[in-house]
Amino acid sequence: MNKLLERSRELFLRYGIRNITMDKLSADLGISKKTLYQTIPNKSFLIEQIIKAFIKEQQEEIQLISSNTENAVEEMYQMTTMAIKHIRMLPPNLTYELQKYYPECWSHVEKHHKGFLLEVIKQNLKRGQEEQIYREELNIDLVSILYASKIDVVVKESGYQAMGYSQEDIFKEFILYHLHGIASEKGRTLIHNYFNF
Amino acid sequence: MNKLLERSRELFLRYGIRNITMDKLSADLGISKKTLYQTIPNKSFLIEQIIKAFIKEQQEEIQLISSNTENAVEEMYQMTTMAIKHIRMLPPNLTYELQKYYPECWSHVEKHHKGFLLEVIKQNLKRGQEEQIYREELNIDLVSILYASKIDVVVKESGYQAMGYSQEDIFKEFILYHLHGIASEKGRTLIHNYFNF
DNA sequence: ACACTGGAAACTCTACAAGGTTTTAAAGTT
DNA sequence: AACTTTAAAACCTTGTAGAGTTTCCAGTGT
Repeated sequence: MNKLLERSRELFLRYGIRNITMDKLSADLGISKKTLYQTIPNKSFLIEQIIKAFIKEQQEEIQLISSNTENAVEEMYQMTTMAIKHIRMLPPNLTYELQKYYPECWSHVEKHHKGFLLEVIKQNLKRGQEEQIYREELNIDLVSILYASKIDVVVKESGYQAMGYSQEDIFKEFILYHLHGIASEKGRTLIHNYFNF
Repeated sequence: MNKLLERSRELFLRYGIRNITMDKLSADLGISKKTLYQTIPNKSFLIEQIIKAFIKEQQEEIQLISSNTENAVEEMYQMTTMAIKHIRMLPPNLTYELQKYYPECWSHVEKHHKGFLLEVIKQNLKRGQEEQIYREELNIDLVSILYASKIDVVVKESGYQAMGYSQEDIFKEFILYHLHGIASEKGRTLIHNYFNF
């Protein structure tokens, strides 16, 4: 079962969900389709499990970053690095297929982005204010909502033209823009320390 | 028509061939399907054109490299760099889809690899021998065939497990292995100059 | 000899996309 | 204003691929 999740994730990532049929998957795993369907009820379920595991991993990683960083800007930097890593992992054809053929799963991912990540950003804003590296006047709730509303432009690519910029470029630009928007004088110098891409 | 080729290539690369339906394509281009089908007879034809253009670009790039390098090892190095760039461009889901749904096109690509690239390798071997940086005893025809037979292991990934190595890793390893296999003493030092990945 | 397990392969059924066709609507043209 | 052209948008048909199921069979244990 664990092996199944791991391997199928790998294959889906590499070749896309549609391209990996249940026949292929079972063949690859060296088991029959029958046995495969004794382990899981259907394909969607499998996808769901993979997504859930994926999200969980991200959450754990985020928790780890929160507790192991010196200040809010570094936290944000680490988060960005992590996020880029994750974006790299999810090729656009996959996100497309998820949206189209497994919308329930996709909404799960979106909920994750909107919910958990929103919370993370809020925490980061609070932390930054306490450390006096973010502007003290800023309204945490408002800014975090603005942030969250923009993040899925980055993820979704809003249509699919992006004028030749990679998702990664967009994300970097976005995060720097965000940080400059919220940093105090003291914070700005920190930004340059961490983000010299 | 040119616009069509460019844009569809882009979309196919990003989302996979199967995911971009003719409806979507025409919608994206802002034309009707009818008009689209006045420009091209069918989808396969479109794919073919894209592949042909793609191969042509590669050929031109190769010609350029041949004439603008100082010695055979540098030529090989440049070629490798180029090849990696091209490999990066073709995600595995695409090559998979080509093999499965457009085998004629794929065989075209294979012919390119086996034919034109074989020729290029031969030239490179000859050049290297003349420059005395490849071992003079080696049998050009034989080695080039061996090379060609291995290259599609790299491209095809022979099944699709590869023990966690990326296509790129495999390719680098392969090319270094190849070069060490054919270099003379003098050549070996050159290899280290160029390939310090 | 008989049950149990899981593999291979055949089978069903549905959904989706390719490739056309028809309808609508807007632009030029006389 | 009536007429023609053109293309977009909606609709239709057909083939096919793949999810999920079932059948049959071989190996293993009792």
